[in-house]
Parts: sequence; C-alpha cells; structure tokens
Amino acid sequence: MENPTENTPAGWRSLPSWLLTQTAQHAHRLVADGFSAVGARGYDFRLLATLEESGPLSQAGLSRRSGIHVSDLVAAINELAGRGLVERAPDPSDRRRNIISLTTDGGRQLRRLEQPLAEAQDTLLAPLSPAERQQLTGLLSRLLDHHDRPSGGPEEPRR
Amino acid sequence: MENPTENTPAGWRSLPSWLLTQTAQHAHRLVADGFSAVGARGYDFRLLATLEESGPLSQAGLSRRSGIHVSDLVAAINELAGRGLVERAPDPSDRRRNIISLTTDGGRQLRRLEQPLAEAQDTLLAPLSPAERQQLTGLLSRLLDHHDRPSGGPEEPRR
DNA sequence: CACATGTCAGTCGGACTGAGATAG
DNA sequence: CCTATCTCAGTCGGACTGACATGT
Repeated sequence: MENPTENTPAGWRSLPSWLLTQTAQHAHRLVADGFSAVGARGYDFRLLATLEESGPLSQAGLSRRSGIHVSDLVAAINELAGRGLVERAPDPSDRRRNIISLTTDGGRQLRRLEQPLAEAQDTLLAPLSPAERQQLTGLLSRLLDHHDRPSGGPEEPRR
Repeated sequence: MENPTENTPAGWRSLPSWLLTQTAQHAHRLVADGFSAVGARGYDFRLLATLEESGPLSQAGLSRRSGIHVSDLVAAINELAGRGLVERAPDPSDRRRNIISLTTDGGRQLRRLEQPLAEAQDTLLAPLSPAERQQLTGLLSRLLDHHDRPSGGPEEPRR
C-alpha cells in the first residue's frame, strides 16, 4: 500500500460508483492476501469451488459457471493440473472437449482456502453489525441480479 | 461482454467480497462507457475534478488527493496536457516540483464528464429506491472509512 | 456448411514496485 | 547526507478480443 488516499477532497468521493470500486478493491486485496498465504492465486478458488459444486465440466461449461473467460482457462487449468489439483481428460463422446475434474488433492486445497476466505469476509465487514451486513449483501445482490440478467434477452419474457 | 456469468452455481456467489467485486465491475464499466463516449479515459475525471476542487497542485499533492499513484501521473498528465486540459509549470519556489493546474478547456471537459457520470450512477442503482440507495452508500462509506483510515498509524491514538 | 470447443497471442486499464535523476 | 519530488521502465492480476484449428 503506497497510496492510502490520505485525504481525498470531496464530491466524487461519495459517488456510489466510487464507493463500490474502492470497497471492492479492499475486498479483493483482503481475499487475495488470504489466499496467497495458502499458496493460491485469484482464479484457483473459483475454479476449484465450481468443480466441486458442479462436478466435472468441459472448459466451456466451467467458463460459464465460474465466470472466468474461456481464454484464461487454458493457463489456469494448466497450472492447477500441474499441481495435481484438477485433471484434464478428453471427452470420449465429444472429441472437441476436455473434461476437467477435481482431484482429491484439489478438494483438500479447496478446504484450505475456505478459512482465509471467511476471515476476509469478516475483516471486510468488521464495522457492520450482523443486520447491516445482511442489508448490504441484500442490496448488492439486487444490483447484481439487475445487471447480470437483463438477460433472457433484451426483451423481457413478457408474462 | 463475452461472459455474462450465465448461471453461476452457488456458495461463493453470495459472499460479500464477490458481490462487491462484481457490482464494482458493473459500476466501472458503466462509468467507463459513459466517459469514453465523451472522449475521456479512467483517470481523466479524477484528475480534473481534483484540480478543480483543490486548485493547482504539485504532482505529489495531486497523487495524495486523487488517489492516483505518482508513477501513473506522468503519463496521465502528459496526455491531459497534450490536449490542453491541464498545464504543467515548474514551481519557482521549489524547483523539484511541477505545478499542475486546470485550464479553462479542462474545466469545460470536466463539465462534459459530469453528466455521463451522473447517468452511470443512476443506471447502476436503477433497481433501488432512494432510501435504499442511501442505505447502500451509507454502508459502503462506513466500510471505506474503516479500511482507508486504520490510519494515523497502526496504533490507535490511545485516549 | 455453420457451429462449438479449445488454444494462443495479444490488448487494456488500474494499481503497484524499484531505480534513478534532480533539487532542497 | 538525507529526503521529497518527479520520471521511467517494468510487473501483476483480471477481464477481454481476435484469429485459428479441430471436431460435430
């Protein structure tokens, strides 16, 4: 931290977009720090957790469910596979596909990531009461819902 | 948008850190899109707005107040100065310093940025009622306060 | 053929690090 | 000598784009 934003003047400091991006930056740092202490980097958790929740997936499916861009999966999976945390196997029924699955080591690593993650949440929300924490996540969820799925298509399903 | 996070499974999807980083990403995109339509990029607004609010500043001062890293100011100011939106002049009283000041063109550009910025806020918060918007900014402000200034030092001023 | 999948190389903006020059 | 300021070059992780090969 070289740049503690010592004393920022005003105005734009209270804009929702600013507050969001700044707090998100703190959140990201807390999580990344927690993870790096256990030897994991960014995508690792999302990938491992997605595999555990959804079972073996093609890379395309993994991308959809994890929100990680397909092009970034190549490197990320290479790395995880190199550490024996996931396995890449060709799909016999569709030879375009790789099936990615979690190894038992990968499961263990996932367990190891859960604690620092939870701690990061707590540090992040430290100044808020339980009720306020729920307010916050509720409001954020609604924003995310709104912006993630204007989906189904630009037209509402109409009744 | 290549990656609409079609259907993400669960679990980590409801973590505060995830909600924050995701909504922040939407916020960032909305703002950046709004700005780029007026020919501005990221740092521009923060720099111009800071200069207007605080008056002419050294680059070090500008960094402190804008939260932009000193090393990034060189390029950013070069760009703005090249477009005549700010002026860089040596400080006669301290020859290490450059004094950066807003030009009238810079002021005009700032005016032009304010509208897309306001629109982005509104799009961002669209699903929330006025009361809820205030709840959200209130909660986020408290988080930001907490994490920005554990400052004064790691030790509390103690009484 | 169109389309889905996976790979590769590269871009982009934001935040950051480290080294150096210059001035006080 | 020590420090503040500024410049420059480079790193990093996350998200994204475009092109392409291969397979259905």
